[in-house]
Amino acid sequence: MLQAAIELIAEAGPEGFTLREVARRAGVSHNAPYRHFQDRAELLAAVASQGFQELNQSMIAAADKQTDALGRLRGAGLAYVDFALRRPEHFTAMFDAAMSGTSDEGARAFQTLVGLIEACQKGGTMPAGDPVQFARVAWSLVHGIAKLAVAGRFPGWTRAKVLEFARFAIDASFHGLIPQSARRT
Amino acid sequence: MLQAAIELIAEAGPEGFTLREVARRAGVSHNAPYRHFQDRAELLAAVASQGFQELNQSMIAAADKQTDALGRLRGAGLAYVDFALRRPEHFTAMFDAAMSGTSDEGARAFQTLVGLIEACQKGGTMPAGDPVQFARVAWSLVHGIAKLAVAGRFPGWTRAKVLEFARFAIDASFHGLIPQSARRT
DNA sequence: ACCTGAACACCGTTCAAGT
DNA sequence: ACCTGAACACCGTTCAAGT
Repeated sequence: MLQAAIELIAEAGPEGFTLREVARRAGVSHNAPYRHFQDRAELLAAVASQGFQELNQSMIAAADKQTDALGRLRGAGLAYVDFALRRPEHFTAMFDAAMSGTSDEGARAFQTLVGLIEACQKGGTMPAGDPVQFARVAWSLVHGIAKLAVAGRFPGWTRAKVLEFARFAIDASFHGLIPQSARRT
Repeated sequence: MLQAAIELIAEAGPEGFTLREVARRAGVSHNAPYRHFQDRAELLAAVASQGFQELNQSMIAAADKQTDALGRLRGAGLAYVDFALRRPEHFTAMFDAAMSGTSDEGARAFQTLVGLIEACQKGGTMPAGDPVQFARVAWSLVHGIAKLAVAGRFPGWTRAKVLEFARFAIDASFHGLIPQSARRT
């Protein structure tokens, strides 16, 4: 049932995601889903939770391909954007309001980010301060890139071009947009 | 008709946005909207276009309250986030895939951002390089913050707290996350 | 030209029966 | 316990009539 739901969301997106169609694919009556989930929202939440797991694994795998702390953080960020490009409908469902559930799989993915930030701080490549706050900044940046790309706001861009831009943006946030010559300190 | 649609989206969101309900509010038959718009998507596009106009005006007004180029850019960024918090459903509709229309009001809002970046470059508070690329970075950051906030990913945060975080994130992108001591150059 | 009501093929959700 | 078919109140969209 959950498997059928995951396949459907990949094809139809959250908009075309329909309880009756899920049931049809699972080969059961239009009504059977209610045995496993309370309503449409709960099934979508289960799909989203599975998506967060996959996102988290992708980020960890990408980070593990790098050696230095900063490279690991950048790798995870790129994996975040790449996930959104690979599974745009899934990604959309994961952040479709309504499911601000706290104890979810999304929090785990965020913790991965926090851990990567802390490693940078330990290595001295990121300043002291609340790692959670820094993680939110990093999250916001890659989330914005991912959302804009999925929404078609980078018209005509290939996957490679979006990822190239993401790398540029991440590095810009590392080094700052203001040039040295114009800094007060 | 468009007015009724704008009011409805504010109450129901893109999800609950219904052609029949719009018609009901406008006091016409469920079918009348088809006289003015080809289908549901076209009416939503009109709502989105109006939203981009308002967003653009808010950004310009916020920038004009500041004197220095960097402050103007930051002001516009904060206005972007604030708009999303004030009109979350409207904001969602504006970026609900499908409408990647090129010649739209959204491009104008983006041009406002590009202009603010160019002013920073002229003042020497931002390095030379394609201003469009820098504008995309700035856009991605505030868009990510706005989307995460609207999706309920900052649970329990007040409007003021989100804006405070947005200011922190914008300034971090100005100065860079990597501390001076760890820079190679 | 514009609006109307009926109709069609869909939804999510509920519920009384069936095994 | 689980599944089924019928039913209800909604959709978006189309279309033949009405003024």
